[in-house]
Amino acid sequence: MAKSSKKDDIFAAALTLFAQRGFDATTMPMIADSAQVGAGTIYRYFTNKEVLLNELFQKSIREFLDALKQGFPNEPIPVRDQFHHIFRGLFKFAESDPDRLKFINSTGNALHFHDESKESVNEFMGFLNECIHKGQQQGAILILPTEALMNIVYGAFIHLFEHFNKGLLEATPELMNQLEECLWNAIRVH
Amino acid sequence: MAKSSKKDDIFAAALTLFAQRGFDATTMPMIADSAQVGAGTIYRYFTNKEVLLNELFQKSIREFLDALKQGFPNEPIPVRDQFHHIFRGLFKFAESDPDRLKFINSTGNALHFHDESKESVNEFMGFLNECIHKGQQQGAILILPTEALMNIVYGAFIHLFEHFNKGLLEATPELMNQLEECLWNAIRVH
Amino acid sequence: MAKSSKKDDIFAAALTLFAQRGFDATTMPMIADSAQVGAGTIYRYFTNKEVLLNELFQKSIREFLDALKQGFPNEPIPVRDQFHHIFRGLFKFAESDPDRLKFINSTGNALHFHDESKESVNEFMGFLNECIHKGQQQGAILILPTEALMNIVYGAFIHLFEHFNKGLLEATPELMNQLEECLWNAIRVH
Amino acid sequence: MAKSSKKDDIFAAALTLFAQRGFDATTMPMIADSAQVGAGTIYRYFTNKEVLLNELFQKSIREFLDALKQGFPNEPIPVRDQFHHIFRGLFKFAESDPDRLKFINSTGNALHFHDESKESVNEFMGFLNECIHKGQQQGAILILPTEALMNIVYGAFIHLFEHFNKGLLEATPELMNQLEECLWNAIRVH
DNA sequence: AATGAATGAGTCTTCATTCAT
DNA sequence: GATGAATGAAGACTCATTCAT
Repeated sequence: MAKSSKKDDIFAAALTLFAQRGFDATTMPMIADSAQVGAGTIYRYFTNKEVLLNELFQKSIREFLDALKQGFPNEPIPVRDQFHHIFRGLFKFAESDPDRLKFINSTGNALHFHDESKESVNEFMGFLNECIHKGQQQGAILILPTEALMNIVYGAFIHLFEHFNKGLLEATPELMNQLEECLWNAIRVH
Repeated sequence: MAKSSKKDDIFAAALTLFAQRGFDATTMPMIADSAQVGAGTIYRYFTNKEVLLNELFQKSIREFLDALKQGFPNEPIPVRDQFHHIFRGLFKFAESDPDRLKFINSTGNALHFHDESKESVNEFMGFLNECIHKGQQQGAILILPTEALMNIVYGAFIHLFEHFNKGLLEATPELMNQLEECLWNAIRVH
Repeated sequence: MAKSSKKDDIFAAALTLFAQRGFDATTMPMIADSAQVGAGTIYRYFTNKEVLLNELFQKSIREFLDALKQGFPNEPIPVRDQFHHIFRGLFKFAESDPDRLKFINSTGNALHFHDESKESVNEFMGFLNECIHKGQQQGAILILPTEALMNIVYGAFIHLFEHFNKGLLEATPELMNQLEECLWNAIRVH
Repeated sequence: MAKSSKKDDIFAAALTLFAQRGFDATTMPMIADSAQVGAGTIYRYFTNKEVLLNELFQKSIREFLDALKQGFPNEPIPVRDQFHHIFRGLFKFAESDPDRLKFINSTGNALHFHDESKESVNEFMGFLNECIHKGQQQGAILILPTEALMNIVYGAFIHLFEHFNKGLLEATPELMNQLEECLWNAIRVH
């Protein structure tokens, strides 16, 4: 039904290629081929390659943030449950399209980021920081710089998922429960 | 005395540029300029750009491993002390040259890795896995796949250090102690 | 109408330059300028410079062979008349585009020949050998290795034509008749 | 005894490489390696690569001419005997070092020739022309432009010898006699 | 709107030549 | 005199971008 628009095709193709090859090693013709459009067509939707990267990044991280906020309880719930919610949210998003997570976390892209992309990173990180901050206020999470705690959880998660994604380890429900507990133990008050 | 050889100058220049710009966005003239050598000189020491990347990577990760093993007690010591040793080793190495750690963990490079480089990654990860495995045998570390635990610690550390490196947070001795405790809590038996 | 295609323009420019300067002394920008196309355009039609050389060579020698076979009588005619036919064919081809003959006989190219090009040389020489062989069977041509006789005629012709081409001698009809007779005398039975 | 001087070593190495690879495809380091001297040493004897080429060419063609004139009877002998002398001289020279003949006749070199080299070619060709001219005066050789006849003989010979040199045909004494006769028939008065 | 042939600026890499030892 | 490490100018080739169709 939903006829995929050319623009979406380009987004999808670019996402996969940027994730797997990086920005510089991905050529516009590659994207065009993969998206089944002419090379010139990309320029009807994006001013240039860098703009494509930035729009794609902002879209992706926005979707990431939406996915995390999705069904996030506004009402106060135990911090541990919030953490559960976020951890599963991260995982569900990562599973839904591993390339999207990989793309978002590709360090090589930062060189080409416009201010707006940097801002969207801040917004994303701000959300995670805020969650941690609330947990701290409730006395459940250690009183350490929120960004430090956030990077522990996020950094650990990214590396873990990359490992799963390579097929080196299977993300069974049981293992996921255990890993969630590990990360919770890292930041909770003992 | 310590006449820095051209090859070392090239290594140093390439390390910084690869770390900060990535492989593809770094041009050979950039490296030559930064190393204060002619562009052609690089090719006296390295067959091509990719070989330079791989030699640099293998050298860097070998130094990393050496730094971690450096003074690593052969005799059985409490696992917690081993963990302390490794965590401090990671940090000391990272501090000694932040670009070196960033370069080693640049995801974008993998596309250009030769088998030998992949092997050196395995060797490095193997060491960390082994440490975790010993801790498990002593009953101090959770019985989960060692690679999962390793990625938690390593991934968290990398992201943490990157944050420090950006100057967003200061790595005070006290904070480092606390973060070390966090990561230990993530993997220890409770 | 006869819109000369870019590929043909490139072929024509490369032919002249390769003939007059040789493969190595001809740069791709030279070819591009001469063909009035962008340097990158050449690569849309030819994988690289060597492929351009080989395609051009095979095309040229095929045209040469076609020119010689053109109107070549299938029915048995006197060997002397066959010789006449070939000699004039050589000359007509050479005259039609002196660079083409020079290019075909540039010794320097052989270093860069692919197997297919070597094969096309064999095919061409095979035709000339066959002609000589038939003449031998009819008792008109000396019983010597055909390749030796062929090299006499062909080598003499190439040097002769090169001399004409330099403008050092004019190829009058009368002279051509006489030279044809000379070469015939070289290989005929006396 | 005759300690080969560096200069001679360089000449010898360059001769082989220029003959087999051509001027442009031969690098100075190649020549240096082959001559077992340092790359810089070449420049002590030759201003640059082109000068090396020209000096080598002039030396080679002078040797060629000397070889042909060597023992050439000043006194009037039958033209046929003169022809025999020259034909054998060509062959002996070619056999003594096939690369030398190949080098002399490499068409690709002409692009880099200085006037002096062109002059030495003229001198060489002049000698052959003169021989033919004398034969014409004696009524033994056809009255055609001497350069045409010369190119027939010389061009045929070069191609023949190249064929021998490739090992495609063996230059037996008998065959040589026959080929000499062929070429003589090409230019003699019948 | 869509295409893809064409472009040329920019990259990697080679190699003639220099010069400090 | 001899060397070979060092240089940088020049060439092959790629690819982001344009534009005629």
